Amino acid sequence: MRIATWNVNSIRARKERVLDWLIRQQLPEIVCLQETKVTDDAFPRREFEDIGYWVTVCGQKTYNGVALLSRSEPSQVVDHLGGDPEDREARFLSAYIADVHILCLYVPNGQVVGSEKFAYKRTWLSRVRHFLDAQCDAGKPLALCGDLNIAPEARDVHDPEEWQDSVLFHPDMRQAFAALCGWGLVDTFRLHYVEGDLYSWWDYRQLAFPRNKGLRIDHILVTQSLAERCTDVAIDREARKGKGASDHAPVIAEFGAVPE
DNA sequence: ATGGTTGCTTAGCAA
Repeated sequence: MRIATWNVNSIRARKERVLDWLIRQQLPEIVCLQETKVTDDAFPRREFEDIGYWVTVCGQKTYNGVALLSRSEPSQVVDHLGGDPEDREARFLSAYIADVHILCLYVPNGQVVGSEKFAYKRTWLSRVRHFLDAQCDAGKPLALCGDLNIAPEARDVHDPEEWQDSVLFHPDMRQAFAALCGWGLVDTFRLHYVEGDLYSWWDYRQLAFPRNKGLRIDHILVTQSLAERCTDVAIDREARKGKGASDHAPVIAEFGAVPE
């Protein structure tokens, strides 16, 4: 079983690229998408259904938006995080696919440290932790995937000094990431790589990608029972190349069969 | 050097 996550930066602008990638990857079982930037009625669901996916969406006009593609039918779909009835931003999906509880997250960027958006990011992340505590079972297979907009460690940032005051690498956010891990999640990427210079996002500007000035902010975090089955993880830099790419690369993790 | 790029929507915001 493979689980992928990809901030596509508009599903309508990226549709052909995403379809090509899914086919080239031979249709991963579960795919979490972020920043779809489209209302549910305008999501190009047919194209993904045609290649064999169930399509679950939680979108809004212009901003945000998440989607879950799955090779089998999802159940118990939840499309809001809870904890704030006023909050209508489309950033969250929870569902069960086969035996796995999947969470697809688009964590707020936070814009500038100290801003209102930064406070929202902090609150939103604490609501995620509450959702885990109240609605999830750390003893069962669960994968929390998405653009978490946090680089957890210095080795996840091309220039930690330059980024130390940014919302993506701020100590409070790294602490919030640690709080998610403290609930019982493991960063699958770090099961397979210890080195730095491996990133999932590069700014569109200033030739950041060819210079590899990136950050690792897209993650697949799993509970212990899945971590034990995680045989491989990859960030597909190829998908970031060329004209018409998202500013994020997809991350894909592979899991072996359930042990007898 | 305070820039630059992309997408949505149409001049300004968000990332």
